[in-house]
Amino acid sequence: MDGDVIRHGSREAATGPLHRGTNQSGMRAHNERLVLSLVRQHGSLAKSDIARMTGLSAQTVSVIMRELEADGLLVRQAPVRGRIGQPSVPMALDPDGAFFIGLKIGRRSAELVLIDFLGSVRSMLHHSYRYPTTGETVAFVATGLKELRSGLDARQNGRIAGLGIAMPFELWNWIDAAGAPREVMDAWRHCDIRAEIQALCDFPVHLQNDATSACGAEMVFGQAASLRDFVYFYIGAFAGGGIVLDGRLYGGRTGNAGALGSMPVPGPDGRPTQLIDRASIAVLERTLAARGIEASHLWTSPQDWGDIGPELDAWIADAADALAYAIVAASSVIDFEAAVIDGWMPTAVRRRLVEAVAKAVGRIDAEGLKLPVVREGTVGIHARALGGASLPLSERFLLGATALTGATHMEESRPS
Amino acid sequence: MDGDVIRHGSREAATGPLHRGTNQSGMRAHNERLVLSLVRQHGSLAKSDIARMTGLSAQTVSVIMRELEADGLLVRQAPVRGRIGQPSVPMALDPDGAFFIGLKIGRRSAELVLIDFLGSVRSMLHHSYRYPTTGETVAFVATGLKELRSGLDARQNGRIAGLGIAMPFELWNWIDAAGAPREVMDAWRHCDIRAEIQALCDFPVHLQNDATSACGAEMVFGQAASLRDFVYFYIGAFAGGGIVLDGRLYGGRTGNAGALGSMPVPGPDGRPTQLIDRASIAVLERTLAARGIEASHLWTSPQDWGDIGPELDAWIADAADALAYAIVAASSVIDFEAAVIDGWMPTAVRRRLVEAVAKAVGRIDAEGLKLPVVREGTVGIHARALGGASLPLSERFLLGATALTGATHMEESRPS
DNA sequence: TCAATAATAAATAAGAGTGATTTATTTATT
DNA sequence: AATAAATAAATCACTCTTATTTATTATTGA
Repeated sequence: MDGDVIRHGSREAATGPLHRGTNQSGMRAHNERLVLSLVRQHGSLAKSDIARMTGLSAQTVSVIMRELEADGLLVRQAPVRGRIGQPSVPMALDPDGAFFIGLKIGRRSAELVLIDFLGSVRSMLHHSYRYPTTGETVAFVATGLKELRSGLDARQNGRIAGLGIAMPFELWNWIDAAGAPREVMDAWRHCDIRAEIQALCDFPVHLQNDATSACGAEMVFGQAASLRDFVYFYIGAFAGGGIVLDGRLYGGRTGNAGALGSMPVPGPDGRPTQLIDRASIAVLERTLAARGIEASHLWTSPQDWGDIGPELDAWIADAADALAYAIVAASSVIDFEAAVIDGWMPTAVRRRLVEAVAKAVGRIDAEGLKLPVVREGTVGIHARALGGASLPLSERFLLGATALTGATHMEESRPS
Repeated sequence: MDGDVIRHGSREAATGPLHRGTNQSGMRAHNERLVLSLVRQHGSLAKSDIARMTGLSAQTVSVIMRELEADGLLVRQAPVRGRIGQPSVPMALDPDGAFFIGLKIGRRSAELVLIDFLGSVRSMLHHSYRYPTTGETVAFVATGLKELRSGLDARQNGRIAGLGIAMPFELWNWIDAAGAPREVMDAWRHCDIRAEIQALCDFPVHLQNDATSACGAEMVFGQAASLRDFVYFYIGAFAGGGIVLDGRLYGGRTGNAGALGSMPVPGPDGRPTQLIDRASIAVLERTLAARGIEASHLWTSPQDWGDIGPELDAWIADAADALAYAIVAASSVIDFEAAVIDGWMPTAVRRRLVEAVAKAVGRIDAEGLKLPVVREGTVGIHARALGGASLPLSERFLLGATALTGATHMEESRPS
């Protein structure tokens, strides 16, 4: 039918906070998402592969995938010959199948990113400030959206599936630390930023914790896709985290799951402190500032910090100890398969940090636990913005999705 | 049709470790479990209530509930008059709808319990020992099963839906601490106790971590049913825990989620130790033994410890501090709604402990977190055995169930 | 070596079966 | 008369089963 338009909105009222019954359209929706999730995970799959993997009949898979192809979400690739029997026709995601926009609102800058159905970045915009304000942010999004959309043709524009905002939990509680006036802080507290941005868009707008979003990006676009569950740390100006359970991003009832920055860890004097006070880039900046070293390039040049010297070594050592402790504590709550660490830092620093964490984990008493492997993140500095964009992607097209994440978006009723 | 027999076995091969498609029978199964879960949670509900709550059509609910009634799982109660319109007929769980057996294997004793569909204990058997052995345990179950079943008539006997074993994770790693010979330890390591007991039963046998099981009992039978998620501590000879997420018991990929006894907490000298070293009854026993006080009644008389004196006060204070710390750490991983504490102790001690924990939580820096309320468990000392029995109940009749818990049971193919 | 045939696997059309929904009706109450 | 619960009958959507078509490789026999 009309493969040129993506319809927004939920299939049902979805009012119930708890338990919903299932019907046929729910069943079909589930199976469609399952197919898309598997194709995304494996790059491309033939209908017969999907049938084997899902336990669905070949005919059912045939019907579903033909429809997804007609909808412009899947494209058939060159038949694979060389095996007995009719050659199989692998099907892959159509990069132009859908587009998603991610917005990261951070302490020093905002980012707006447009990605395609494969997660490739089509364009990206930056906006720097000393501290974020609601008005400026909305204005940035308004002009930014126009610019992003101008790079898409009419068909592509019609296939934007949503926008996701990645923003720190209760931004207003730390904004003053950035030297912002009190009014600015209060403006954030009382502003429904999601609604403001929703007013600029004809597609659904979602909002989620920034570190949880980064975790979502790692799950959907990163190499962590093969992991069933992992705990994720994003080390930015502050430290935050995310949780993936059974292939689903778990945002938590209040949207504050994975608040790993607030994890109590032993402090320098033996008394407990919070992870954020030992493993955040703000700590490194403060150390450098105390030595009289100008450190603004930590924020402006995350790909290359240049030569920092012994302060960096000390920071890595201390942050790694704290992270290791947090990983063990988290593993006693959930038996994670892996701990993934990423952040606003050069990849070389990230690698050193992860190596140090892996060593430090081994020094902690973990009797009775099966410790997760410690891994580097694979998405990198833009994980939060990409994670924002991954929100509508997960919500619409992937299994499990963000039903439990506390993510919110505006409901529309389906046309017809 | 045949409402006198409970059929065991899964609807499909269920081989796939990851992603399965859904079909109509899966849809119906889901909706049936949903109905049973809601009725259990609310005591009794009319068909029209269920329709409103689930979003299913009245007709669908009518069909499903009539079938559940014919299957002997639901019973209709007295019509409710006094409101406009036809009186509604509430339906409740039939106590004789199904029976479940729970087996707890502990450090000093085993328990076997038979419960009905409502969770009421129909009979209970104890077996004490200095340390558990595989042979003695199987023999206890063999004779115990006969005894339990002899109290049921033929129809009831046919409606036993399963047996759940609640046993410490890797029992053999701490059995020697109980003074057991090495052979006994190795026997547990190499024995598939689930299979041994399965051989005695014509219904499925499940196995799960004992503290996770206790948590399941609290979720299914306790007053925590209204909570969407909580973290649970069971303070026995050792300390363990369980996790409930979105109404589901989360056992974890390896079955070791909620290993809260291994949570690192600050030790007396400031250096980290494990929760189990501060908040377990073994610690209290050791303290008493060091004072020359005979303390075996801690194990044998959990309803009443008599007068212990200042050692108990000190233990409560220290255990509460450690538990508070663990609760805050757990809350930075998952934004739990509540922390529930239960254990092998008199209710008066439990109350004092919980009060002390609630106070201690307030003394910990928890910026950036929304702390859970601290609550007493409502199931009590037999939570582990009851939790074992709750396993087949959840598995067969409740939503979400234990698909993620690492619980295992034998598959049978459905007849015809 | 080359054609003919067998075996295998992918894909799908047609029809059957299942379960939820819609619509209309009955019943019991205020 | 209005309202609400309950359900029968008809309809609709989706998956499953069965049978068929198609494309390929493997095997056989001259």
